[in-house]
Order: sequence, then structure tokens, then C-alpha cells
Amino acid sequence: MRGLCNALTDEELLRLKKITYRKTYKPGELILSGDDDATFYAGVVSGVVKLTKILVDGRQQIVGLLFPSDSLGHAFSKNNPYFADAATEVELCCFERVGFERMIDEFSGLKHRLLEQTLDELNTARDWMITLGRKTAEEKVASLLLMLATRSTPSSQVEMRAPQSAYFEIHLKRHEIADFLGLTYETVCRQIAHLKKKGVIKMSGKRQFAAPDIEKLSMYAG
Amino acid sequence: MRGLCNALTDEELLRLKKITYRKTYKPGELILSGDDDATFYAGVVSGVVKLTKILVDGRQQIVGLLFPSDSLGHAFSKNNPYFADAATEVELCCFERVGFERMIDEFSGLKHRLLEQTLDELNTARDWMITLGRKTAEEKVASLLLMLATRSTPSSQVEMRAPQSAYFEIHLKRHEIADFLGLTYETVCRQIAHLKKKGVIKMSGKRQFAAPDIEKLSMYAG
DNA sequence: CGATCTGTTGACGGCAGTCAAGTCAAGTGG
DNA sequence: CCACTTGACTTGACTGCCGTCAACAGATCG
Repeated sequence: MRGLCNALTDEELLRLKKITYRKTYKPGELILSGDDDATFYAGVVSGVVKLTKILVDGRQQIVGLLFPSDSLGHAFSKNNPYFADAATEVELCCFERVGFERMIDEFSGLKHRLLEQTLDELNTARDWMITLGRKTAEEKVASLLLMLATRSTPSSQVEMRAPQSAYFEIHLKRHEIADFLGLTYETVCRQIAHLKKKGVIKMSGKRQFAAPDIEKLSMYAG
Repeated sequence: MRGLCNALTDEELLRLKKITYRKTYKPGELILSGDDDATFYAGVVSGVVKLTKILVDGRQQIVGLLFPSDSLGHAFSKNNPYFADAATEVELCCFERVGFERMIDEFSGLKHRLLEQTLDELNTARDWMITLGRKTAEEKVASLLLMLATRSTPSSQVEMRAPQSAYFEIHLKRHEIADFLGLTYETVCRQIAHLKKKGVIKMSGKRQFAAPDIEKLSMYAG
């Protein structure tokens, strides 16, 4: 159900492929700058992309995370006032801008898909607003872990309501987690340690996590 | 430039009018509930609409404010997991759902406008994410006042860069401001008093505000 | 081996939340 | 008309969560 190209016919796909090119980025590399007026459009093939906003004094907030099959860039929106960085090694499937915008005008299905995707992003953003504004540090960290656990667990496993467990990897540094949750990285460390001590999560190494009971994790997420 | 109908031809407008009806709400009245599957669509004619999310234990976060010419409701998005309440007396211009969705499919201009509007909402939501996650109480309150000041000042006045002042009214209770900024209403009171003491704003009554120097207010907003 | 980056843990302090009292304005009803 | 209630707002005192500062452990790399 995800991804842009599912909304297209075979013929349309063929035309789309012609204005498509692959591009890879190293961890930490800048993909798109805020005052970049070249609003190109791309799908994430692999890796994780951070969307961040920055205040003049350096305070920073991650306003979105893009995983494989998510899309990057706002067609028609001329000023895209945030940065996109590669959080991991990232591979993008890019569309040449002018050709892509012409196709949007021609293929109603593509525009429709774009609208649905934007609505999804809006819902996601608003979900995080309540996390940022109203949850405690512990709940914030648990919320992020819950999101990653459910995101990286195949949906088939979610369907059958067995007592669920999940294994997942965090591709973000502690500092980036903090910038996502509106916390400091020390607080993130402490809350992760806290959740570990309570048995809500288990860790092997710094980045590998396990949630033995997702229901329990969900309780801690508020 | 705002509003939905600017994207339409006269003929299309005529057809749209046929599936249109007016509706009014009293302050505090529920307009749309989260598990309401009737995703109807409407434009705000007058008044202010709050979009709120609620946690199970009652904690509450306003995730969006709609002013006249803004639109309410997500076409095609079946589960709209938040509430819409009237913050003031509200008048809506509603579209009958099925007819409206059929028109969206037919008129490319309408879908395009809808996409632009959703992108705007997404940008607005993400702007508030950095406010919620990274700003102090004082900056949060100043940010809200700045938004209201610029929203209610005609743009022509913004164009000419004179030392700007603005008069505006806050239609929200202190409690609602708090729910918008992720604070308690006591903190909101104190920060307003603080800004008043510093001369950044002036008040007459509880709801009437003046910002003698918007540039200065903007500094306090971070 | 030192340098650097990432992560962990501890001690302390401040900003904002909690609890509480009180003002003011607008009803409400006897 | 006045006593009473209610809701919105304000202000003060105290507390606690989380930020700040700091020391340290591991890992990676030249």
C-alpha cells in the first residue's frame, strides 16, 4: 500500500522511469537545504532520512523521519523551510522536477496518491505534537521505541493478536533521539536505562532493542 | 489566495454551490469527533476552530487552529483521529461528502488546491513542533502572540517595513492557550504578565492585546 | 598510544508544574 | 436588590522533573 508508484498503470510507470535516477548519501550528509528552491522529489529506497528545523541559536528539532517507501520533497511548495539529512546510509529514487510536475498534472492517480501521502504525514506530525507537548520524558522515549517497534515489525505479525514481541534497531544516535523528542541526550540515556531496568525493553549493544511485550511498552508510551 | 473556491471556474463554482449548506456552532460545541467516520468537508466562514488530541488520562493538546478561509476535514482519510471544537461562535460552509469527493475526482484544479492546502497545514504543524519541543515557556507564549498578531494584521501592512505594531484579540481561554503550547494555564498567565511588564505587549481587558513592536515580540519568540 | 566520538552515570540547580488562595465579572434565584 | 454560585483569571509558595555540568567508559581510527 505504500510508495508512490502503486497508483500508476504500467504505461505511466514506464514514462516515470525515464525521468528517474538513483542517488546515495553517506550518514550525516545533507540531502536538501531549507532555502533550496530546487524542490526535487524522491522516494526513499533504503536508509533513514531526518527532517529538521533549526532555531537561530542552534536549538534543533527533528520534525519527521522518513523510512523506505516514504517520500521526500514537496512538489509545488516553493519554500521548503527545513533540512533533510541522511541519518544512515541512504539510497534515493529521484524524479527530475519539471518532468515529475508535468506528470502530476497529467495523471490524476498520481496527484491523488500524493494527496493521501501528505495527509498521512500531517496525521503523523500531529500525533507527535501531543507527544512533544504533553508527555513525560519516559513516555516520550517509550513512544519512539513503540513507533520503531511497530514500524519494523511486519504487519502480518500485528494482525494476529498473539502476545507480541518485537526486535528492532535504532538507526539514530542518542543525540538525534533527543532532538526528535524535545529532550537532552542525557535524559534519553537515563529513560532508556529506566525502561531497561523495568523489563519493558532489552538491549544488546547500543542500537539493538527488543520489546518482549509491546502492549506493556504501549502502556509506558501513554 | 486563500480558500478553496479560488481554484474553480464559474461553472464549477455553480455546481459546488448545489451541494453546499451553512451550519453554525456555539462556543465549546463539538463539530467533529475522532471516531466519526462521516468525513465531511467544510470551510470556516467565521470564528475559530480547535483541533485537539486527547490522551486516555485526559491530557490534551491542540494540534491546529482554523481561522476564516481555512478548511476542515480530510477528504479520503477515513479515520480522522482528533476532535474539532468551536472555540468561538463558528459558521461553516459545508460540502455534502459524496458529491464533494466526486467533484474532486472530476476537477483537477480542486484536487490541486486541496494538495496545496494540506501541504500548508503540514508546514504549519511542523513549525509548531519546534515550538513545542525546544522553546521555553516565555518563547512559546510569545510565539503564539506573534502568530495571532501577524494573522490578524492585513498583509499590506506587513509589506511596508515600517516599525510595526498590531492590535489583536485572543479568542482562546488561558486554558486553551496552555493546551496549545504544552503548558499549564498558570504558567501561561505568568508569562503573559512577564511580557506585559517588559513592555513587549499591552493589554486592555483579558482578551485584547497590542504589540507595539512586532520585531521585538519576534525576538522573544525565538 | 592519544584523539575523538558516542554513550553512561552522578550531582546539582532552575524552570515550569502543583497546590492553594484570592480577585473579578457574570449569572441565578430567592 | 442582594446573597450566593460559578467560571475565568491571577498570584504566591513549594516541589520535582529534567536540564546543566562534569567525569568516565568503550569504540574506532590515525
